[in-house]
Amino acid sequence: MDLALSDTDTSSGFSARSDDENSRSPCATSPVMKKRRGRADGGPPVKRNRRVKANDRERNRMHSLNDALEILREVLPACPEETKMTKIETLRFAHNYIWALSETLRNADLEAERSFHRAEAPINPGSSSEAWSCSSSSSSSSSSSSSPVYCASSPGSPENYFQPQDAMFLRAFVPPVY
DNA sequence: TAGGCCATCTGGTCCT
DNA sequence: AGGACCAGATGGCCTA
Repeated sequence: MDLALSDTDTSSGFSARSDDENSRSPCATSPVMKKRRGRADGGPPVKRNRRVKANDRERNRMHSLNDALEILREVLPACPEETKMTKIETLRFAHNYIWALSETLRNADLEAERSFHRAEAPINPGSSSEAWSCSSSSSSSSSSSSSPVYCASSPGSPENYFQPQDAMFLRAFVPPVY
């Protein structure tokens, strides 16, 4: 236990520590000082010790959160660029991806149903797998439930989570890779 | 240089 | 009492 407690210097005033976490966090490229707040003396030793342990737990908690986010990134369709999705992009994209997959399933069901009745009714051309087709703007009308990945305007659709300014916006046009 | 993203610290709150 | 969770604050890094 207390693996990071060795860095109790964390608590010692303004010395921003960090060899430890900076080395493990990909973003922190150099071991520079992180911010420090609160009493410089750290307060009463007992409280201080508790704080240090709480900090350590919080750090681990955030690390595990980031790990989960990383696993999520790996599950999502690969993107051509090597740029790493930001956290918010990852979440939005995941939301869209799930939405699009369920839309694909729904369309497949509809298609199956149509082909079942095909003997009696004329064929209705087009219409399948539109969830992944990103025709520029008309797509909002393609399905009743809502719009494809990038489309704006439809209740319950991902547009609330998916902002065009995100780099993810472009990735949403890429069909899923299995 | 401003803005975005991120890691960390911190104190508060809730739960066991 | 102590841990988990959360949100605010702070400062570093990177890019346009």
